[in-house]
Amino acid sequence: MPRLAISYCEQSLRSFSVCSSIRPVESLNPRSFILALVQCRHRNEIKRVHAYAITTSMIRNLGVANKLMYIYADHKDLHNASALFSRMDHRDNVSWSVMVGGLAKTGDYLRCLEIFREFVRSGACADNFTIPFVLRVCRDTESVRMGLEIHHLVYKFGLQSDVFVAAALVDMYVKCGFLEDARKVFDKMRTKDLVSWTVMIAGYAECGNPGEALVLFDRMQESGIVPDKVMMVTVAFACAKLGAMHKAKIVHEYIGRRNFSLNVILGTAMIDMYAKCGSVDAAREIFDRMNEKNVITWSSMMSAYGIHGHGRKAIELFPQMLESGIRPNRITFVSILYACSHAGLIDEGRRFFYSMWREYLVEPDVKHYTCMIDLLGRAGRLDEAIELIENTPVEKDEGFWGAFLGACRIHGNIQFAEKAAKALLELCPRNAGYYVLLSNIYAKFSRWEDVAKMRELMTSMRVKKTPGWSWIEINNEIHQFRVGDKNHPRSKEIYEMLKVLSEKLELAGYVPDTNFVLHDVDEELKAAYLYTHSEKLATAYGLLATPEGTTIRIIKNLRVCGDCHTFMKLISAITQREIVFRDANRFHHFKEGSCSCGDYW
DNA sequence: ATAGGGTTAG
Repeated sequence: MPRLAISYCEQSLRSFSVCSSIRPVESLNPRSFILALVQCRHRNEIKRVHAYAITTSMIRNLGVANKLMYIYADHKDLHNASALFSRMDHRDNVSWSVMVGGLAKTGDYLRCLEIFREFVRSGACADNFTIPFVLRVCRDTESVRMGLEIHHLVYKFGLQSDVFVAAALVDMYVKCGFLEDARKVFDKMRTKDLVSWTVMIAGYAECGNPGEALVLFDRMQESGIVPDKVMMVTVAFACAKLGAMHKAKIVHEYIGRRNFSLNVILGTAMIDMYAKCGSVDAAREIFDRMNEKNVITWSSMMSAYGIHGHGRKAIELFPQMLESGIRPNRITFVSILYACSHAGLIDEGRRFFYSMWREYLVEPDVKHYTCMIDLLGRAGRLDEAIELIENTPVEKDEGFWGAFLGACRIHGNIQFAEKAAKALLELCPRNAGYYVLLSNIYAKFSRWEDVAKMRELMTSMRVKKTPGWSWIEINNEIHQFRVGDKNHPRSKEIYEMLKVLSEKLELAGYVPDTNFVLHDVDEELKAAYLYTHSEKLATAYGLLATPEGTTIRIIKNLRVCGDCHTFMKLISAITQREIVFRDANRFHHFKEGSCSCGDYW
């Protein structure tokens, strides 16, 4: 042994006997080694124990070697874990599992799969540990093939009824976006457990069906399973997606009843939940009650203010965050620029944009540029926006051009609108939204031939408009509406209500803004079509089904239509109701005839 | 030796 190594070992021995619980040395056995390893806090300590295990030959004990590998991996020291693994002359399933799991956790997917393949090829039986570990490698659409292969292995080794294996399979399909396959595995599980419910519910919430997520959550509780904190984070996430304020309050109550402490993740999820359900004040209350806040917590709160149009409050948080020792990241700046943009705070936004890189070393990416285009565009500084476009060093994506197109639309600049729209249609010819936007712009200028051309183009490209949906939560039930919807049991009353309202509004001088109707039909028909927009149906139903004076909360999956926006402002005045409306972009608080967005969205 | 959780432009 080289001298250096010997002296290292001696040194290790000395310091080891001082710092570890193993003494006297005579009592050395695998168990005391494992105990010492569990207590290691730093990599150096692990190395010392490692060296000691070598000098005492304890390393030959499989239990000790495996534990050592596990501890290295746990400290993200895959280098030493691998070195140890490759030197082992005898390995069992634990050794392989630890290696596979460690590589998967640190994101070294290629090595992970390599080791796993070697393991299977050696003729060993995969078990309920190796499978969940290796499944971590499959977490996006591209890797689902690998996931399927592993799923076959699960059958081959007869592991399909193991709870851990099944839960990992459900999770794998969810993460790859194959919700139906996830559900199939989930439904086959005989013992279900909390984790598999959580991944399934999270899957629905993530993939655009938060309503189903909440249904599943109720069913889980009916089956007698008691939710834990992680589950409540997932449910809060689903409530946020759905904007279901009533459910949100139930979640909050439940968390209180169970005395769940507001850790940083649960607290942040609740901030986001309340903000997206329409109450920025409730979000702030949670924020103030949290002891531990990290950069995600602060960014969430800024974003909460942003979507509600309180740009200044978002900005106020920034120095407070710095003072508490938290550094901003990319997302913090997206949140704050978004807040500036939606509140018309041009100078402030510009200042953040220029300081983010210089002062905080956060390099602006395309999202930050998009916020700036949006900010300048909304403020009518199209020329400045155009200049920025020319000097944007990052690759422009659809969101970027989308923001610019929106700006052109607001200011009626048809030349640049066409330029932006063409870039968009080239970039994403399958997205119906951009055809519709350009079409709306043509409609605004009464260029009906071009409107028709767009419609033809959409037909020939086989793109369909994303159907608009609005929904409202009444008595813990979600009521959904589409344009012209007549499926609601109280449909008749809803249309009567709309008729009464429209007469009142027209008396007050309201003229339907038919620019927002795509079709080239005569004015009266266009107006009639406008009256059946989903957000108007939901508003009318809200007025019918809730007590006078209460706030109406409505959500739409797309952006609010301009005419509906005017409509709701007036409704808030003549009915003395507050309407909190969430569209795909932000919140609109309608009160006494005006909107918190300042008609600026 | 096992799994599940929060923020982001248009």
